Amino acid sequence: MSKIYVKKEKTDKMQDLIIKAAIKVYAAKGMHGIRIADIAKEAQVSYGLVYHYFKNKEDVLNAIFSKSINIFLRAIENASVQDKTLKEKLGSITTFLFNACREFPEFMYVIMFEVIWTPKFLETRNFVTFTRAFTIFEKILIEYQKKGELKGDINTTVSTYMFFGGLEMILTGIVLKAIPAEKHETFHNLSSNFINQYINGLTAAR
Amino acid sequence: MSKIYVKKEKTDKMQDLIIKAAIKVYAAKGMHGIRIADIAKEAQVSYGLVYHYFKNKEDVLNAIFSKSINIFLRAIENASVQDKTLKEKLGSITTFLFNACREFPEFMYVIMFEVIWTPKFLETRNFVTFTRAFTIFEKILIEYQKKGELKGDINTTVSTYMFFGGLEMILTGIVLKAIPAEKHETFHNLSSNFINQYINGLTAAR
DNA sequence: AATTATTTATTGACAAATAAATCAAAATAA
DNA sequence: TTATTTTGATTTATTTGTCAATAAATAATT
Repeated sequence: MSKIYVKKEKTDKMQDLIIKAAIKVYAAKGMHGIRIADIAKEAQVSYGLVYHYFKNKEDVLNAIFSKSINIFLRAIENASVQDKTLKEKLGSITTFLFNACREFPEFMYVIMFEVIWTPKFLETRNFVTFTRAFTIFEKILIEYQKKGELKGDINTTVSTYMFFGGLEMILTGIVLKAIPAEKHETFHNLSSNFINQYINGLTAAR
Repeated sequence: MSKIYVKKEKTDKMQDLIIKAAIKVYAAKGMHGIRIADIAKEAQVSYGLVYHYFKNKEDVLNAIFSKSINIFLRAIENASVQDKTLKEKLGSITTFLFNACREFPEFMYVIMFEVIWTPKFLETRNFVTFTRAFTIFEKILIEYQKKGELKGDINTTVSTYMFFGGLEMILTGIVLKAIPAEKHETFHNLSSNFINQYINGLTAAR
């Protein structure tokens, strides 16, 4: 292991530490209220150190965005490869996001509330990365539509937006405790309720 | 017309002027970037005048929120009274929001991106007002579920969140031009695609 | 109806507050 | 010994909120 490699590893580690803290602050105060001082405090690190690892505040925000998107993308890409049936594919995406929501609520909060549709975010190249998730998802639908498993008159774009929009709103409701879901069982139920309603609106009656 | 009434009318007019400008700025810069100086400029009014009509910045933001929510609520409450069938009710809510999106994009932008789920917003009593929309909607579903028009195993809470989440995401896509919808016809199609998929996922097969 | 007084609206410069970014010095690691 | 990391006080920048001065509108007085 070269010195340069070790150094990079250390740098990555610190950046990750700071980003994680930043995400917590972000979740608590939102895009508008986030302050470098808070991030430093949350990370138990001095104010100046944040500027050692990031050029400026903008740079920290971008890092938050990138990290969030990548996790999100990977889940969808995996699902599109591994599973066989449509229900399996959509089910595994749903399950992944439901679980993430339970295990890393602050993290999901940032993705859902802030990353997806903030104007700041949309300005950047990141938007392209994000819409990739939509495109991957829509491709799955189109594929199964060709196979005749979806009604022919389904507008796959509308369906794609309905999937992510609906899912986002439910997860949001859970994170905010507007939808009660403490128990593991409840979680599982909500997840399957969602996927059932979504699918049965898509698949042709037999 | 009493003097006091005229004065109030003038005050209301100015407040509305400023709020409208604030909404434009909000749509352009988001919650984080909004500045009193920008609002004053957009309203073509001096900096200090904003403070004559509003106590502080907070007060301006709250006014934006209230105005947005009320329009939103009225649409849903109206639909729940006027229309007969489930499809009619859901259809008129959908149509209203689609039209609003076309006619007052900045306004809808604020509702969709900022008002609904920003932490600032959630702290306030406004959240109660907003979830009222969800409750009214869910009552419609429950009513028709009792009549036997919905499958018995439908979770109406999940369905409610799916409705608003899906709709929000599609409208967002349109506003951001990720979904192309210049023509009136396209708009109408998207709207009916949405409602069809949503309903057919809800109603029992006959 | 004209004049004066009083209230209200409007302005923009300025002070106060807040937060970002810098930087020289200290601590630590190589 | 040298390079890198870490610190936090200081500086710089930005933005809120205040305020005294002016303009306009309304009311009172002659």
